Amino acid sequence: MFLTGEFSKIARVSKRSLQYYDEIGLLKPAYTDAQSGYRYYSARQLPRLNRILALKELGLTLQQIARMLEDDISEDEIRGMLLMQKSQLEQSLMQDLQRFRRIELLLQHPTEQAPDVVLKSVPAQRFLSMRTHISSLQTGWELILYMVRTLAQFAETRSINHFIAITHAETLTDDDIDVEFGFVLEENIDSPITISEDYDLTLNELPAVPTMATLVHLGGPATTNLAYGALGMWLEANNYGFTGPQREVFIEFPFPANDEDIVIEIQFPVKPMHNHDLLLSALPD
Amino acid sequence: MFLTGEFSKIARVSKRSLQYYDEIGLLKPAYTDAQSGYRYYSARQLPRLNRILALKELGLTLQQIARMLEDDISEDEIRGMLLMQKSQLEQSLMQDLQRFRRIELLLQHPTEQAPDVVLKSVPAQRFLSMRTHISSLQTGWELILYMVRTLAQFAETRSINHFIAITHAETLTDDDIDVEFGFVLEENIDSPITISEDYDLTLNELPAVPTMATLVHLGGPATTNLAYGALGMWLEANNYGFTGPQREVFIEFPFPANDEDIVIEIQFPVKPMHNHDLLLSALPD
DNA sequence: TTGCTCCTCACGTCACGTGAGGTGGC
DNA sequence: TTGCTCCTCACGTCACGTGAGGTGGC
Repeated sequence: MFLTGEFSKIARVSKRSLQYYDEIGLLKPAYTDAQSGYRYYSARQLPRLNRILALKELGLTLQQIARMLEDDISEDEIRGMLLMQKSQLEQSLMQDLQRFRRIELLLQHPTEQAPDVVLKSVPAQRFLSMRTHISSLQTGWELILYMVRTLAQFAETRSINHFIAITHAETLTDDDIDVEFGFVLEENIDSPITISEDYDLTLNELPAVPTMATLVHLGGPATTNLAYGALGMWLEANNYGFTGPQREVFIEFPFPANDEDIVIEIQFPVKPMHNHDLLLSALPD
Repeated sequence: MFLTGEFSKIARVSKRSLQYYDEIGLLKPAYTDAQSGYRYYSARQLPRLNRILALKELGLTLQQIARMLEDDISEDEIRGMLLMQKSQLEQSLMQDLQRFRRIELLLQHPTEQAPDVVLKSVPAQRFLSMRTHISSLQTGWELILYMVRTLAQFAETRSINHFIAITHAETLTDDDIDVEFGFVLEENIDSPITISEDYDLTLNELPAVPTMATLVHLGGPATTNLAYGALGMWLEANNYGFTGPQREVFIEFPFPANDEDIVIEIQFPVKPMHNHDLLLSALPD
């Protein structure tokens, strides 16, 4: 029989760990002196302790390990837990690999130049909008100004969130752009709504996007192309591909439009282009 | 200006996170109402928030991020932090990959058959021992019994730890085995010590082993070969190679020797045989 | 005025590390 | 008897999630 200190030296585990395993019932000493509280471990407990350590090395939590060491566990349940852990490790590997590559990329470029692209998931939203074709970005911009101005009073009486511009054209040509403008709503509304003789707004749903690459841009339309370029390079370098129409969310858009005060979030629905399954099979050794 | 709730929706961060970033000074609201405590964020704070999120995605801690966003930081310091994180990610990748493979191995074999091999680092120890050649394992066993018995009374007067047997022979042949037997001491001792007419014990140092593969075995010499086999298979499957002589640590060794009560820890100094540098360069994409 | 949002505690998470303060065995 | 070891609290870790309980603005 060994006291905590001796046993910890033999097994090369900290005393605190042994105490903790006792506390959570994972490994009780063979005998505990009721009066002094001294723990006495037997050499025969080493196999159990080593199994605990071996399982811990696989990244399992102590709770999971405790379950795996119970008597009434089936081989199937054990396999299930191992399979779960395996897929979690795979997740973690992919994430770390992404991070690793992003850091490599950052190291190649001055930090100030790197755009702060953030991936988010975006839920479906109620979207009160109109869709049309325009012949130039300039036309589009004027249409945006017109709509926002016209809808200003409407916005005051309804709960309106942000103004969003969507570019549907897959290939951007300068003289025919398929665009959609509108507002995100929280409440339900009878649609369509006529805002002028020329334009009707209809209510539809902006689809949810599981992976949206976003980049905030400070400034008006004159400089947004810079942000687009940076985002595009980021996506290419990190091996993401487009999966849907891009969005521009006007977060701050004062009247009269002062370019310096405009804050836009550029959004691209994306998906990773690398082949995950390929990775683990391609590893050396 | 946006309240916490609105800002959290725009940036798709939880309110609690914004509160926490405020609390630790990472991102203070543009304005905080002194009386109500209400936080007001400006759209112009989105770039900073997104930089925080982008850096968080790299696995940096909020403390590190806070440092990176300070004004007086140099490009070199930033590079240093990124390089550190890069190497940590590499560590983490290697570890997860090991775990992943070990689980794959476990899944191929019934759980009960898998030996609980544990890797530890072992420090250098004072070793009072004798070294000799023996002609069979049986001879070695008898010598061990003799030594342990002879040193029993010695052990009572000195602080003696465990009895350890080391096999130096690189190729085990049945008729010429180079072995070393002795005790680990904690105190210093004048060496050599004569324990009988035939044997002198000398004090030397058991070298430290950074990576020791260990396996606990219950039972006497008749069954240790099973443990050796299991350990060998584990090492091969996990791609470890031997780097030094094997040890047997007698953790429990009663008199008279009752095989069932013997507890031995088998130790192999090992090192990983896979090429780490190769891994990251061999990845697809 | 009624809701909705905001706020500030404060506990819980996970597996211990690290003292503080006190007792027990050789 | 003096040290050394043991013990039990109990806080700290990291980045929030999750209520509880209470106030403020439209």
